[in-house]
Amino acid sequence: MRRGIVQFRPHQTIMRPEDPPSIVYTIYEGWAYSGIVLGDGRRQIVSFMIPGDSIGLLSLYGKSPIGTVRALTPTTLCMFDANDMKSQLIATDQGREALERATIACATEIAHRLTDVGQRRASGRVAALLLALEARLRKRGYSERGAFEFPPNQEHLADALGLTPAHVNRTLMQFRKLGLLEHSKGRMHILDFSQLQRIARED
Amino acid sequence: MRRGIVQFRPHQTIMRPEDPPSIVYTIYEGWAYSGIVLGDGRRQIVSFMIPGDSIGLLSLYGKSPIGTVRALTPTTLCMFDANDMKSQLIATDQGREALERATIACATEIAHRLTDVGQRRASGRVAALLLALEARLRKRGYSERGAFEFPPNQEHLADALGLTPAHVNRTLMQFRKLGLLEHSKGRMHILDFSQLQRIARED
DNA sequence: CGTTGTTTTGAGATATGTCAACAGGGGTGG
DNA sequence: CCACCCCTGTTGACATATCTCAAAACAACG
Repeated sequence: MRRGIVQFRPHQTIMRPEDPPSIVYTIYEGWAYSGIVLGDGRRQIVSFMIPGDSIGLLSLYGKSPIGTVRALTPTTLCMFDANDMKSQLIATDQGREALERATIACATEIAHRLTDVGQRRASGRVAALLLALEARLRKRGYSERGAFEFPPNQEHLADALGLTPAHVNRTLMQFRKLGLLEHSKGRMHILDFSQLQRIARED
Repeated sequence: MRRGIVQFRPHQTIMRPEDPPSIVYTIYEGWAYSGIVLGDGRRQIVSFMIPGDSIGLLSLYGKSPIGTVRALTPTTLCMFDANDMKSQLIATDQGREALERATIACATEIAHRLTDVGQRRASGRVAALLLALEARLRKRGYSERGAFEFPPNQEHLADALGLTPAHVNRTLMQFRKLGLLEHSKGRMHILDFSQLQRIARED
């Protein structure tokens, strides 16, 4: 079933909306992100993908991806043939459920991002995104007591949150001054979870 | 398989996140909407649902709905047992595909809403939402040359778009003055598609 | 005709955007 | 090892889209 291992460098495009839905990847190492690009260059980052996530889940449903998927860091992927993988998965109850779970988790996450962007002010959006990412990373063992690799730069965050890079910066700066987190050189360390949770809830 | 016909009045709750995933509805008549409610009363409307849409698709995957689903108008629903319906659907290729298509269409729509709210200014958001709804309504035969029943009030639109009702009003007002649409008493009439499309694209 | 909910409008406040300059770090080539 | 460059982060002054709050007009409805 596995078709091989592929590597991508930062910024490289892994999958496009116009690609045929013939391939699925699984992230072995590195981060990627999926974004919808508008005609004039604006883009909405719809999701960040971390090791263990699938890229091109929609291929399993015969659909091309919604957005463009690009590598955020040097990335190692396992490559599968969509048809092969699908028949493998739907052969067993476990497989079907795993696929369904992944699809739904993805949709749920997007709905929550929509809620963040639609209803929260800048500080709440940043806090909510960081907490959501930390939770996902922790489940997979990539976060140690709130400290983890965090490759997105402030422009990525801005595009994910519907903010401006400058404003993301001010917001992170403020969090740092309040002692809520440390952040430099691609590492994030969340110091005060409960305070960030409060901000995510109230702002 | 069908368990019965149910009716709901405006504002009534059809399904809650804490409900067990045992039921699926299909809208026979009327509109509903699904929204995520925050602790302090803010809410994000995630999707509007029109006749032909399913409510509680996630029940088929053993999951409770992401948000609260409420009736927007007097609504008539067909009610199904989730397990029965699932076994019916996955029995045939057609059924499986229909289910997958519905699930994916829903997720795709949410991703586009996220893009609207994250990247567009008020006029672009309103235009994009109206056009998306008109397209869905037209496919099902509920829009005649851009004219259709439109039950959401400006507060619903505001909650869907991450805007304030006052601002939705000003935006609609402006569209009307420009002759792009007519809108009163629960009816919408889109007069200038290409201009609205331009606004959706550029704003 | 009151009542209730929605739309419309205004004046003023503010969160966020814009733009531009500067700083720092890390790589690269000389 | 230095000089340079590029990318990202940081900061400031200023602009503005959108919000807030509140009042009034309007419409639907019993």
